[in-house]
Amino acid sequence: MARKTGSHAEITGPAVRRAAEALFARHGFAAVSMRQIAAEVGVQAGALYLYTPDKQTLLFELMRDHLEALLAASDAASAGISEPVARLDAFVRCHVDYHFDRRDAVVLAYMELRNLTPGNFAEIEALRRAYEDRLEAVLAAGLEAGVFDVGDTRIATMALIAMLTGLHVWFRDGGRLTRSEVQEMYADLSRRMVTAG
Amino acid sequence: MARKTGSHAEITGPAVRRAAEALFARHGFAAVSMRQIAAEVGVQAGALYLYTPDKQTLLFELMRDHLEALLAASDAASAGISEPVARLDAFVRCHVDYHFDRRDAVVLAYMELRNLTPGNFAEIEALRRAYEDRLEAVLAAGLEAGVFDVGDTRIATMALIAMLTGLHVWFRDGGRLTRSEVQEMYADLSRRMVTAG
DNA sequence: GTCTATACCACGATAGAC
DNA sequence: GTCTATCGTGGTATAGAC
Repeated sequence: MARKTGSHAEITGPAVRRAAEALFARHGFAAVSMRQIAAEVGVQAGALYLYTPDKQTLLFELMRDHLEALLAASDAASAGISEPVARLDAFVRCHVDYHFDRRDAVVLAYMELRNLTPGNFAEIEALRRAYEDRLEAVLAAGLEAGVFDVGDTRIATMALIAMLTGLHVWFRDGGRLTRSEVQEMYADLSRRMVTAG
Repeated sequence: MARKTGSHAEITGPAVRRAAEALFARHGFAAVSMRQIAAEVGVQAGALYLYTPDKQTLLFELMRDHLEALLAASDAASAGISEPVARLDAFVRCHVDYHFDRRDAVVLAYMELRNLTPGNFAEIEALRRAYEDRLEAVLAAGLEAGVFDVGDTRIATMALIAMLTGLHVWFRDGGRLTRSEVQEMYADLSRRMVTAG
C-alpha cells in the first residue's frame, strides 16, 4: 500500500496516531519500530517525523490525550449524582465503556508507563492518580454515609481499579457478552466488594 | 565489576536468571539488552550464551518455571480444604504470598505474554489457564453449595484474578502494610465479591 | 568458562531531492 | 508532504584465543 507522493496532512497525522496506538497496544512500545508504524500507514519512515518530533513524544501524547478524555468522560458521567452507590455505578459503567470504545488506548495507559521518560512519566502519573482519586472520593463519601464498608479506601480503590482494568485481558468485542451485560456484572461485583456483608 | 576469568557455572547461571528477571520486570523484555544483563551479572555479553540459547528462551524459562511453582504452591495451599469459602481464602493468601516473595516473576508472568513466540506463548498460556481454572473450580463449588452468588463463574474468576494481580501496582515491600494485613484485606474483598449480598 | 573481537542487521532520526 | 538515501548507534549472536 505504498503511496508515492501527494499532500495528505489531515489524513496522515491521525493515521500515524491510530497505527501507533494499535501497534504499541499489541506488541508494546519498545518492540515496535518506526518503520513498522510507517508501513502500517503506507508512508516511508522519514515521513513520520512530520507528525511527531520522536517516538517517545508519540507515546506520551497518545497516553496524555486518552487520560484527559477519560477523566472528562468520568466526570461527566457522575455529574449531578450524589448518592455513593449510584456514583460508583456510573464510574464503573463509564470505565467499561472505554474498554469497548478505546481498548488500545486503555491498554497503553497502564502497560507503557515504564517506557516514558521521567518528565513524561510524572505528567501521565498525575493524570492516572487523578482518575484513582475520583474513585477514592466516591468510596470515602460512601464510607462517611455508612453505605460502604471498606477498611482502607486507598486499598479498596486500587483493588477496584485493577479489577476493572483487567477487563482487557479477557474481553473481546463481539464476544458472547454485550456491553450492557458486562457493565451490569462489573457494577454488581464492584458494589458488593465495598458494601457491608 | 568486570571479572577476567575463572570457572563459575553454578554461580553465573542463576545470576543470569536473577538479573534477567529483575531487568525484564522493571523495563520490559523488549527494552532490555543482553549487554545490560551481562553488565548486571558482571560478565561480557557473549558469556550469557553459555547459559541460554537466546534471549527468548531466557524469558520463556523464567515464566514457565514461575508458573509451575505457583501452580504447585496453590495446590499445596488448598490441599485438604473442601469448604469453598476456606478454599478461596487459601487461594488468595497464597497468591499474595507470591507477590511478596517473587514479585518480579509475578510481573513477568502477566506483562510479557505478548513477547513470547507463538509456540512458547501456547505453553505459557496453558499454565496461566490452569491457574485460572483452579480458582474457577472453587467458585463453581461454592455456587453449587449455595455459599457463593456469581452470575458467571468465568467472569468472576477473571475479575478476581485481575484484582489480585493488581497488587503489584501499588504494593511495595516494607510499606505501611504487613503481609498479613494485605492478605486479610484481599481475602475480605474477594469473599465479599462472590458472596450474596 | 570467559574473554575479545566482530559479523551482521535493525534501530531512530536527519538531509536533500522532488 | 513524501521520497530516497544515509548516518551513527546499538541490537543479538557467534568465532576463536586463552
